[in-house]
Amino acid sequence: MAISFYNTLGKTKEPFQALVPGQVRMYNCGPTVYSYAHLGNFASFILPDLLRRYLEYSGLQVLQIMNITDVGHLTDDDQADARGEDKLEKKAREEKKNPWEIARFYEDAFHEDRRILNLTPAHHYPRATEHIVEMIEIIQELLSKGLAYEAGDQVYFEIDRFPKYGLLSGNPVEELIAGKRIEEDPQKHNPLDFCLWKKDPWHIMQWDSPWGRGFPGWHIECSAMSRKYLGRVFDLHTGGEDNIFPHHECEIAQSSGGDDTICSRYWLHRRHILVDGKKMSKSLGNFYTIRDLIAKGFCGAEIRFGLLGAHYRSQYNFTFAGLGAIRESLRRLREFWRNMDGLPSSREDEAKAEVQALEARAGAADREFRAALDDDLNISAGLAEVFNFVRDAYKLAKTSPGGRVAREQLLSWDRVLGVVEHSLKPPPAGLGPLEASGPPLALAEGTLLEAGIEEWLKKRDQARQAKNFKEADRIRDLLKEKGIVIKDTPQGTKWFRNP
RNA sequence: GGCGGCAUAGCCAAGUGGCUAAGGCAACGGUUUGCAAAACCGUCAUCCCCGGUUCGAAUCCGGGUGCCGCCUCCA
Repeated sequence: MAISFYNTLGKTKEPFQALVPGQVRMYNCGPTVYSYAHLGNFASFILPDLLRRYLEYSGLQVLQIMNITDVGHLTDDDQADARGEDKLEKKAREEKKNPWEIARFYEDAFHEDRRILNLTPAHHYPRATEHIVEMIEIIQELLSKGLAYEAGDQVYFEIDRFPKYGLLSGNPVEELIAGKRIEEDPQKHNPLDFCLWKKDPWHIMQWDSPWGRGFPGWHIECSAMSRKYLGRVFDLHTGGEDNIFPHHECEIAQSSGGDDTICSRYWLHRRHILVDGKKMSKSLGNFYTIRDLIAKGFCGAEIRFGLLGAHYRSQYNFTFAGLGAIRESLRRLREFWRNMDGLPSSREDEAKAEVQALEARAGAADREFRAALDDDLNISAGLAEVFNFVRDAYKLAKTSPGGRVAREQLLSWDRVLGVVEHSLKPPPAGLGPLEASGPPLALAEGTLLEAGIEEWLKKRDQARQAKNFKEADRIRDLLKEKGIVIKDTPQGTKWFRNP
């Protein structure tokens, strides 16, 4: 079965072939660290996470690089030009810190949120500010090849030297020029030429360069870092759909180095999400950070499942009602996990037929699961197979050996989904104030038993034996008030911190 | 103005020419349970509208209507 992805470059679904068979090199546009990353940011970061997990599930090796943009893009960038105020500078002024402190603080926050959402860590998170030298090298190369020129206080890329400009976004160059959005700039050879370096000795973050002290243009960092860690041509590049133009268009142009080579063979873009049916944006102020949702009582696994369960090319409409439905469906998987563990024990040889039936069903379901994900990460179809398996496994598994097979299959899929185990684990340590607000996370069975609960259960059991159900129900209600939910099963009474 | 996406049950959502239109949430009836919980069985859509192509269309083509995105900082 071939894996295929929808390639923005070409606007069609294409079979995926790694340049080096079995080894995938992937670059992801990461966060700009001048504030807490919001739900939309993580929607786009979960795309590379799913890609990484699924490619590895398919037996491929993945080298993943996600950049950290810690040099301020400008608040008022105009057609890839360098104007306006630096975002980090603005934030630094607001918080009365220097921009480096701001960047490190929000970079740390990004990693905390990333862990809450159980995103697989990339192999490197290179920072833009630590690759200024590499950026300067590329600009020099472009200048020496006549693909860039110095004019006034800026170095520009000359887009007339790159015929493929506009290929990724589908924007005809003439149309872009005809648009009124480009301000006339007599310094430029072509209105679409974009900034590679800006001389500005007053800028708050500045570096030496052959063109004077200043700062880099806002596309060059990705060219520099992808080339350094992945080489001139690599396999996958991801980002939000807003990156298509101008960011990735410019990146392709400047990375080409004078020939027609396009730095990444596949470009995958995450469609923007909506919140309550409206565009989520900072200017509208209707955005949620991960922290906001945690504070409202949702856990990382639920948020993750919501973002993951929506296909990356569809417009996911985030609502709290929807997240509630996600919570319930995740509960079903979690219950399955628990119920398969609580089956009556049996010897392996006695349960041979049951085990074989489950293995057969699991094998078939996994083939369907893979077929679905192979098709441009069709997660909805993949999840349908997971739930179909859950339903059938409930019918087939009667004893512990069968339950073990069912759990193993769910666990296997969870390597891709990353939600079941994650929702059973207590929150990771070291998260500061976030730790306190991570419900509903289950207690691992058999651990963290609070003093008294076992006694109450014993008491309730005695009451039930004596058919004193009034007393038994009273104890159940009492525990429920404390957030402990009880289930009577043929294997005895079980309790959970959350259902 | 240029480029692009979407419209499937109460809600979310897969399916792009042909088996009974996946799956999840919610709801309802039943089995089970001391009662619950969980589980199980069952019920719940002909696919925005009009026209066309075809033996056959949710799926292709044309025309409507509605919603949304990019082209400007934004994932």
